[in-house]
Amino acid sequence: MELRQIRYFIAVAETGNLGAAARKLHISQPPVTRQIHKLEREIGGDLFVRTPKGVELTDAGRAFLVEARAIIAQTELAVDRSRAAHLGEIGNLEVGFMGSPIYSTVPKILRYFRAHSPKVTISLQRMGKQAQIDALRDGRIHVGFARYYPNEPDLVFTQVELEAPMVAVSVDSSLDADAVRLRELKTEPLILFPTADRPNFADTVMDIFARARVKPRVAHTAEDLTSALAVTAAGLGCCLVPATVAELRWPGIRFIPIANAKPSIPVHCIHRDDRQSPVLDSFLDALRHYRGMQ
Amino acid sequence: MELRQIRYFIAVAETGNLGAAARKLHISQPPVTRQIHKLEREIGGDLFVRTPKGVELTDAGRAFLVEARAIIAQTELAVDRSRAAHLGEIGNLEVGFMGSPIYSTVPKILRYFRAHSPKVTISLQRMGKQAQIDALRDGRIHVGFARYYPNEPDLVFTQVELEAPMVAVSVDSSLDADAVRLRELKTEPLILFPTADRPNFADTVMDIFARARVKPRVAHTAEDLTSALAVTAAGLGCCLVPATVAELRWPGIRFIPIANAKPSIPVHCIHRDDRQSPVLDSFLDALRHYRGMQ
DNA sequence: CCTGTCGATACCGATTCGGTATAGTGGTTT
DNA sequence: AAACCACTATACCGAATCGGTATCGACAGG
Repeated sequence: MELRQIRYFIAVAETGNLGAAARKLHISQPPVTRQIHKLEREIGGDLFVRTPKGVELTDAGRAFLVEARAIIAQTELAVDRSRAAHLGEIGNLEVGFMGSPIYSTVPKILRYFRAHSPKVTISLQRMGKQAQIDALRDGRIHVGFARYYPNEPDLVFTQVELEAPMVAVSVDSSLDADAVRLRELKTEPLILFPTADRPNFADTVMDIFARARVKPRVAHTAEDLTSALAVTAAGLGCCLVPATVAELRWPGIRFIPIANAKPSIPVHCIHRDDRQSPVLDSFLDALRHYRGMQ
Repeated sequence: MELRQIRYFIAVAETGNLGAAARKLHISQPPVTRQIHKLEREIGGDLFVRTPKGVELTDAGRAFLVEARAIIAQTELAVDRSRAAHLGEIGNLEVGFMGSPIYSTVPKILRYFRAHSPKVTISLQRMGKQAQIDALRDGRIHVGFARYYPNEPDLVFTQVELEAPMVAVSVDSSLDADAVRLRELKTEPLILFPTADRPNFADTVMDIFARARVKPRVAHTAEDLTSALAVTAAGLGCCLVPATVAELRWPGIRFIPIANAKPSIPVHCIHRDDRQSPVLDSFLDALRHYRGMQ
C-alpha cells in the first residue's frame, strides 16, 4: 500500500466520482481508477460500488475511509512533530548540576527557557563535575551547571552569572547587619566549602581574601553549602556565599553584604559543541537572551 | 511522502545501518539512501547523523520514528478493519420490527447473531411494514421483522418462525388451564388485533377459526398486542396469541394451549437481495444456521 | 433512438524505482 | 604511515510505475 492510493481513495470517497476526484487531484481520471483498483486488490474486496452516476462507498469502504483519514492525519502529525523536534521546540532537555547554583541561578535560567520553549520537558539530576563531563560525552545530559570546570577539548563552557560574595553569619552574630569589610572578618572563624572537585568555590573564597590582602582564620571545612550553613547557624563561625544564595531564607542565618565587593563568583554552563541537539541549541539560544538581559 | 519511505526509515532506524536495512528489505543499499534523503528533504531536516560505522537518529529522527511506527500500525489496522467490514464481522446492523415478534423471536435471533458476530453493533427501531420497505430501499435498515409482508419485486422475505396459537384469558376465567378446544371459544367474546397493516395477525386468527369451522364472536378490536392483553386482563374477553408471547409474564393474563393446534402463525424477515452489505450477509448466514437448529 | 456522463481499458512518453559500479570518508590494522 | 575495512553517497542503466490521451462499454434521460 502507498499513501498515494490512500489520498486518491479519500478524494474519490469525498467526491463520489472518479472524474471529480481526478480534477481535485490535478490529474486525469484513469490513474485514479488504477490506484483505486490496486487498493481494492490489496484489501481483498471492493471499496466502492460503481453506479452509472459515480461510485458509492461499500461498508468496507466506509470502514476504510475512517482509517484512511487517520493515516493522513498521522502523517501530517509526524512531519509537524519532527519539524518541531528539529527546531528544538519539543523534546527533552537533560540537565546536570552541582552545588549552590541549583538554589537560584539554575531555576531562573530554566524558567526563562521554559517560557521560550514550553513544550520541552526538563530533567534535572545532581552530579559532580566529572560525572557531568562523562554524561555529556555519552549524551546522557545536554548541559551541565557548576561554578568551575576544567578545560576539555570537545566541550565548551560559558559563564552565565557572576555574583558578589556575601557573608553568612549566625543570627546571634555581633557583626553589623548592613555591611562588613573583609578586614573585619580577619578574627572571625571561617568555614570553607566545598571540599571536593577542585578548582572550586573554596579556592575563590581564598582568592577573594588574598586580593584584599586579608589572611582569614580557617576554622572548619564543610562538604557543601548546606553543611557549611548548618555549622554557621550553630555559631561556629562565618562563611562567604554567592549573593544568590542570600535570596533564600535559611533558618538561623543572616546574610551581610561585603563593602566594595566586586562580583567575582561565576556560574558556568558546559555543553558539547557539535550542534547535534536542537533542544540544546534552543536552550543555548534562550541562554544568550537571558545573559543579554542581565 | 510515501509509505515506502516510512518503511525504509523504520528499517534504517532499527538497524542503525543503511546496508543492513537494505538487506532486511531485500533490496540494495542505494535505493535506501535515496528514499531517506527524499524523506529528509520533505521534513526539512536530517533524521540521521552519518557516522563512519552507520547512522544514528537525530532528535527529529527519534520523534519521527515514534510517528512512523504509528503510521504503519494505522495502515495495518486500516486493512484489518476494512477486511473485517468486508466479511461482515464489524459494522452496524440496522433492524426494523413491528408487532409481537419483538417479545421473543427477534431477541432470540439477534442473540444468536451476536454470538456469531460479536463486534457488530445492532440498532433496533420500531416501524410499520411500509416504513420498513421504504427504509430497506433507502438503506436506512438492513433487515425488517414482522409477521406478514406484501410481495415486493426488489425485496425478499423468508419465514423465520412458525408458531402455534394459544389462548390468552383473564386469570379469573373459568376455562380449563391445561388445554381448550377452539370450539369451546365459540361463546367467548373474542378480541381481534391488530387493526392496521393488513394482511396481519387478525386475518390469521380468523383463518384459524375458519379452518376449525368455528365462527367466533368478535367482541372487540385492539390496536396491538399490548392493548389486546390489557382488554383481556380486564375480563372483557379472550384473544389468540402466538405461542412465544406466552413465554413472557403478563399481569392478569393466563395462557392456555389449544388442543391439536398446528403451528400456523409465521414470523417473516425481509431484506434486500443485492448482497451490498456484508453485515447483512453475515446476519442472513446466522439466520440460516438458526433456522437449521429449530 | 440518440446523447451525455460515468468508469474501464489500451497504449504511449515521462518519471521513478531498484540494481551495479564506484567514489568518498573515517577508523582500524599492520 | 600505508593499507585495509565498513559504511554512505553518487552516477548511470534497465525495469517498473505513473500520468496522459484516446477510446470503449454501460447506463440514464431526453
